[in-house]
Amino acid sequence: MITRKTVTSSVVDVLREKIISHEIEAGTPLRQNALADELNVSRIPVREALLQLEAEGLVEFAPHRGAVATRISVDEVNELFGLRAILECDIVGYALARVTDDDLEKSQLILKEFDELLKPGADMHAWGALNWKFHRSIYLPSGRKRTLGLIRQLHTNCDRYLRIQIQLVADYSRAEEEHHELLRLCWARDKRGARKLLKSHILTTGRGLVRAFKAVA
Amino acid sequence: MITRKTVTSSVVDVLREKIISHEIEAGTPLRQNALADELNVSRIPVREALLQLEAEGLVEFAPHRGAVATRISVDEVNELFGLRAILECDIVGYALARVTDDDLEKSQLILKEFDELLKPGADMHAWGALNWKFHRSIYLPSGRKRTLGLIRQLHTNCDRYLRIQIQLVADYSRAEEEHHELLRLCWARDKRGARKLLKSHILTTGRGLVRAFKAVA
DNA sequence: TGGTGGAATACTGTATACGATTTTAGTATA
DNA sequence: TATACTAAAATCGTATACAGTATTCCACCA
Repeated sequence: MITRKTVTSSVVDVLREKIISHEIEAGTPLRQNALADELNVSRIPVREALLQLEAEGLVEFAPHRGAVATRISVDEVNELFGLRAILECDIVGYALARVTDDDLEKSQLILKEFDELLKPGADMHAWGALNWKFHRSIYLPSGRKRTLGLIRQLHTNCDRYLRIQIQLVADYSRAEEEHHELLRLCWARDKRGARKLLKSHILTTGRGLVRAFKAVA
Repeated sequence: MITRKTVTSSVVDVLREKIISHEIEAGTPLRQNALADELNVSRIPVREALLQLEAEGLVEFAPHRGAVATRISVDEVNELFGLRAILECDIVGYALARVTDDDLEKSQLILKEFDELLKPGADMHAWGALNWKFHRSIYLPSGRKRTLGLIRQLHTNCDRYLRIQIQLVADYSRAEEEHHELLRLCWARDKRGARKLLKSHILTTGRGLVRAFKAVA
């Protein structure tokens, strides 16, 4: 199935990536004309893209003053990871009640991709996307679309700040190990264990990020 | 402080109200031209409004096929109220840790407005908005903006379905009593009690709605 | 010097216009 | 009759153009 891409959706992807990767720094005003010229499109798709990114929490609009890449506080980082912990622990319970072996095979394959990524010399650029892909694959069997949507948003927002911190192989490999452990618990349909691991998996990462944040400031 | 309203934001408000009130029924395709003519604006603000409503979960876009007012399933209603219970129970804990007497006075005033509303002959139209205003006032002291944003979205989505069910004075007055009780618990800074009440306050309503849904179908 | 008023500028918000895609209706053909 | 194809209509997506609002900068005055 071919998917027709509209210009707007391309612009959304480009801008999201630029913001998450900090090519566009937090606090930067996003001039519609400048972006339009840069991407060789008109201002309309740029505006629409900015609106979508506002919904994702990556930019903020002020009437007649345009959009700005959101600046986030330490408190908000805490909040984001707290929300992830709550929602992901909740959804994983529903997922385990319905998950099939086929589903788990798929998750397993994604972990294989991770292994590739962790080999020396690989760029960590794709890490966030792959991380989301794995978590998503675990939660998908729950069938809870709304929750999944919220979690997706939280992941994009978290990613943005993870990228400035995690350069340490230690962090990646810890996450990697925890992913394998999580999947094991899923095979065992161990709800309680999965929830417990997930909670610490998320909150530990969050705390690490907060520490890094405070160290800089 | 005067707030300048853009055309787009007005369109958002109008359309949201129409969808929540079921003047626009679920599943209805939303033709941009028709809406633009009806509201005497061009299609641009209509498109932008639809994008925002998509982010709120009230409409869905399909490329080159336009927007449709989302149709929701019983499962999704369950999910929405479940999410509300989780998130609102979480945030109320943080709120109680910081709430001042002044904050609580404000909430008290909102409950007064409720009393007015419940007098015979009042239109129940404003109920959903006021309900949100009260809940919001309770959570606001938490300072957790992100969580509050998510909860706000959930409320708009729930409202939409509450309106087709709650015509019974009994439901309103039960909610009203529970609001008073919740506020009492807040004055007492009783986190555990507040959480417990809130959970049943939300889930009971959700279950009632699901019953009504199933009765119709 | 410091502050006020007011054009000039830059940018956003909205309308109009055009091009692309999908849907619909009708016709021809098996 | 059913299906495949084609042309027309409807609708969406995007570019361009104009209008409205905020910001900047400079002259003017206390």
